[in-house]
Amino acid sequence: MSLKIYNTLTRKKEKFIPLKEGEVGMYVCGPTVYNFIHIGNARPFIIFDIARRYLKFKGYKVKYIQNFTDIDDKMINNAQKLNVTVSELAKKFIKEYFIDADSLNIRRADIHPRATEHIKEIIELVKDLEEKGYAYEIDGDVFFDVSKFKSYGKLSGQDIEELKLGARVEIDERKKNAIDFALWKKAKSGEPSWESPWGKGRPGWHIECSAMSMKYLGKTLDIHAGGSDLIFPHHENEIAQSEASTNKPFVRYWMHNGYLCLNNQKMSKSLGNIMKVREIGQKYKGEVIRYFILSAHYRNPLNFSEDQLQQAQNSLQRLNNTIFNIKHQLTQGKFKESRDKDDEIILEKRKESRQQFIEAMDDDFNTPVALSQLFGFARELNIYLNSPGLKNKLVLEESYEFYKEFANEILGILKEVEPEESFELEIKNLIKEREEARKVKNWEKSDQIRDVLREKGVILEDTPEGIRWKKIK
RNA sequence: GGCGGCAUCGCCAAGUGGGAAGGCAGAGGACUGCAAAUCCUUCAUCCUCGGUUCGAAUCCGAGUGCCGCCUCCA
Repeated sequence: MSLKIYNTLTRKKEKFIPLKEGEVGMYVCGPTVYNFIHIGNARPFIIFDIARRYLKFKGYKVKYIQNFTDIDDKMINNAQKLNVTVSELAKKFIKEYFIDADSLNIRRADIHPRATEHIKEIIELVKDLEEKGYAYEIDGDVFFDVSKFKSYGKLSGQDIEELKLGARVEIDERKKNAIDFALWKKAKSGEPSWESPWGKGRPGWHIECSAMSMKYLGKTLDIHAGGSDLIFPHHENEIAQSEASTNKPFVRYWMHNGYLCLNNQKMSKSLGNIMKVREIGQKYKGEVIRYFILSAHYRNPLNFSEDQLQQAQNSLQRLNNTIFNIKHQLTQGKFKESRDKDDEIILEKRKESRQQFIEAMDDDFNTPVALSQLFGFARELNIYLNSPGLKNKLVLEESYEFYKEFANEILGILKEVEPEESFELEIKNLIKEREEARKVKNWEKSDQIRDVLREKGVILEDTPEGIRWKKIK
């Protein structure tokens, strides 16, 4: 079985073959740190976090890079508005980004490079492009000459001539072609700037990704990922800059996720129809948000609504119940040695679900189908767990392992429950009290205790093997 | 104007030539002192029209509706 990835460049699913056997270099376009991230920003971070985890599962050694854009117009404008320096603004929102990312179980990249910490590499690259004749300077600004790069438009399927006609860009009359883009921008007064061969200035937007990705991953990356809105012009321009400089393919597999919409419109800061991760997090756990994101294939559009989150929460609850129930049986401490037909069925079913989960993920990270395997196995397992008699320990452990590996390690949608000693003691005492009441069929008292515990966020479940309790929220 | 995407049960969502997955919600039932959890049963011929085919949600053509990129945007 082999992994297939949809490549935007070829518009086909392709077998994934990294440049170096067993190793993957992956770069994901990160946030511009001028504000809190919204759920639409979070989609690629979650999706590609999972792609990365899955690649690791497949045995690849993955080097994962996600940048922070910490210098551009939005940074400058927002810093002015808030009356802080650009660097202070960046510092704050990088911190906020990590708070949000952590809440969503998004693992840290191996490196989180920042544009302002790679000015030297950026200048080198621009200089190289200028020397090779792909770039030209006009009065402190440096532009990329698109007409010199023959395959411009190959990623987005755009034709240079059409682009020129349709250019909505403010035409800078000094540029050779309307669609030439800035590699280096001359400093305006009051803006942060760096010394360069062209005078004081700052990098253009596209150049940082080329410079930083190649610095950490080499001239050819295995995977470069981001939202579909980056295909043009951002990634198109990255290809032009990088390949013009190195004369080597810049990226083997381009991955782009579909938009997250609100009321069927793309969620974006400029439209103002955004839901910040921080806001949603007040009401829903990160695992729920992740589940919601995974419920659709990453390339399809996904519409955000509170109703959807509620559905995600309910769905996830079902999985959590099953996992909780396995754990409960495991802590009972009594098992049978033998393995009969029912045990074998579970082990067989586990094997099947495992295989199908992998098949789904191999098919361009088809998480909705992968999720369905978690549910399919849960049904079989619930039947087993509810059947009378002792259970086989190995079967329970293997089943638990299945969810730990797939739901937790790869998808990251499992909730970690941390015990609180004092709280548990109080609960245990109440449960004991209720058991006494139940023995003498004092239903009134036992129901009352159950209600009290519910108030405290504890659900009691009477099972043939004894009381099972769990915390909610 | 150029390029691209989407339309499948009340809601969400897979499936791209031969069984319409899965989840949520709903209905009925079982289990339970009552619950909870769980299980069982039930719940769609796939936007429209035409075509290709023994056979199409899936391919082709026309149409309708929605969305995106071409300007900052994940």
